[in-house]
Amino acid sequence: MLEEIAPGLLGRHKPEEKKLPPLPNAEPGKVVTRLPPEPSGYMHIGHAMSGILNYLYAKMYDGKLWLRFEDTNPRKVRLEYYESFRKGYRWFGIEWDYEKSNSEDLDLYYDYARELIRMGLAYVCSCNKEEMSRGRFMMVECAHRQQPVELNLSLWKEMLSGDLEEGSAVLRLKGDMTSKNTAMRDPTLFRIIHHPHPLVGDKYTVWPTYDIAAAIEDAVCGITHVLRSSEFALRDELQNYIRSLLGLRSPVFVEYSRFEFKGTPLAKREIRRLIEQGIVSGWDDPRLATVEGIRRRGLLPEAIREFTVSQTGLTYTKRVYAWELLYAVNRRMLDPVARRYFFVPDPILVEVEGAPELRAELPYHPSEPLGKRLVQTGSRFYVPRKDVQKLKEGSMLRLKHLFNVVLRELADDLVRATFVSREVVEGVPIVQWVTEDHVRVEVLVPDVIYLDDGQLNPESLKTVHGIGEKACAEIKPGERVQFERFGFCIRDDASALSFIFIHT
RNA sequence: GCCCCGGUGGUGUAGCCCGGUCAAGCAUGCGGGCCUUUCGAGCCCACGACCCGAGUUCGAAUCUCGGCCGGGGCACCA
Repeated sequence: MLEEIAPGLLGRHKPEEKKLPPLPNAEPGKVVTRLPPEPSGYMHIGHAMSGILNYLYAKMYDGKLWLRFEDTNPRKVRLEYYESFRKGYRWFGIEWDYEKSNSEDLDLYYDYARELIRMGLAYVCSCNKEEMSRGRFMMVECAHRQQPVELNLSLWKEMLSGDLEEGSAVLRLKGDMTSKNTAMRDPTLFRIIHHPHPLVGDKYTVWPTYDIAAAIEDAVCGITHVLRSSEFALRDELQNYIRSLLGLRSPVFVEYSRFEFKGTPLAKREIRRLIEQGIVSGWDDPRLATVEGIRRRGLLPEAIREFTVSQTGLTYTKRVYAWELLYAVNRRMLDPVARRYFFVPDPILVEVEGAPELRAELPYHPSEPLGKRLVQTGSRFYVPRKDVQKLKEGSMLRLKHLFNVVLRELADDLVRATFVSREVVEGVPIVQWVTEDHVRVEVLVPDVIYLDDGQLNPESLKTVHGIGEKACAEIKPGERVQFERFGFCIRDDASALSFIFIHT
């Protein structure tokens, strides 16, 4: 997979695993980690980086990796997202050993629930939401907590029957209503949801909450190390407690802070809003940090991997990454494999008097053996207007790989020049050029969506129109190239010659 | 409001657990130079940080306390 996308890169950038700090209590061959996506939205770079960490640690310790869909809220989960995550993980070169969905295990959860009720550790509560949250806030138990086991068992049965309305009853854990950790204050374990699930349909109406499902699954899957972001920190105590009641083993938790990329939203709701408002085109908009977005944007999965390992610590501080840090890694990987092409933005015609007609051989790369193309030249060339505007009449200019000319006449639409010499003359500015045999090219230039002050960036997506040498037409969709003196770009669309600017 | 957790150059990190070897390493960025038939790459040089205060100590980025700032949590979401 990776070899296909970025041939030759793997060998050169192997040491990534070595740079990860050691995992606590990790025994080689016995480590089991997991990818726990909720299939309720498109995968983004945060899922990816977390997945990379889990994958690399499993690999580093010669362990195993689970892909486990946390799909216990049928109202949020949608079928298309399962595959979106599988595809996304694969794109990053993450291979997992086992796969399951929590929704497969409802009967198992029910068994454990009955067990908890029997032991007098859980009760059916029919308080409404406000009462429950008030009770939690005030640290007071409600009357249902004192119900006898027999009653709880029959109420639980009633819940499972499917006859109860949503919100009328939940199963709660007897935790500690006076705990400082609010998650411990008799949390809800199961609730009633009358909504079809994309995988199991209408079979179940009683669904576990995150904590009970994760507590059981992490144990059942034999997870030894949970690497996750810190918003779950308060759940550790709860999940461990549940497992201790059930006689299950708990994993080691390694938590790190959440992060974001500067000026780029990651939250599902926010992205959805931007799409609805027409500010971005969709989930694959190149300005977004969704997997589809960064793929279109031309960022290499290998670069994200290396970035994750090298620029990411297991820190607790909130991080705001500058995109430049990622670009630097990406550029380093792209530079040796990206062919160079001539693209002239905002072109101006140059007529060169006395120009020799040449069949020029232009190398696709200044130092790597990436081949060359032949270009037949005459006396008419197009060069970037901006480069010519910097010059005065009488100054010299070199058409890269061809010859030097001297500018005679600078008009708005035409530059008249005269051929001077073939050999390189030091100090003469060099520009890229295209002949009359060229193709129209447009380049989308993405930038951050939000400015530093939080306002929308009015120039978050610019379009640069220009012309490219004929060979540009052969660039395959998804291929990354460098337009010389312009920047690295990726061919976006199969039908038009449309590119997306990656970085300089 | 309450409860957790953090604060190292512009940015991301290493170091902090086990105080000295840290007048703080790396990457990126910015500035300058070299090289290069790209404003890319490469090479070299330079710039730039331990949130504040008190305490412990011969000695604190590292330990303690207080403050300030930031993040997270307080769901029948995950």
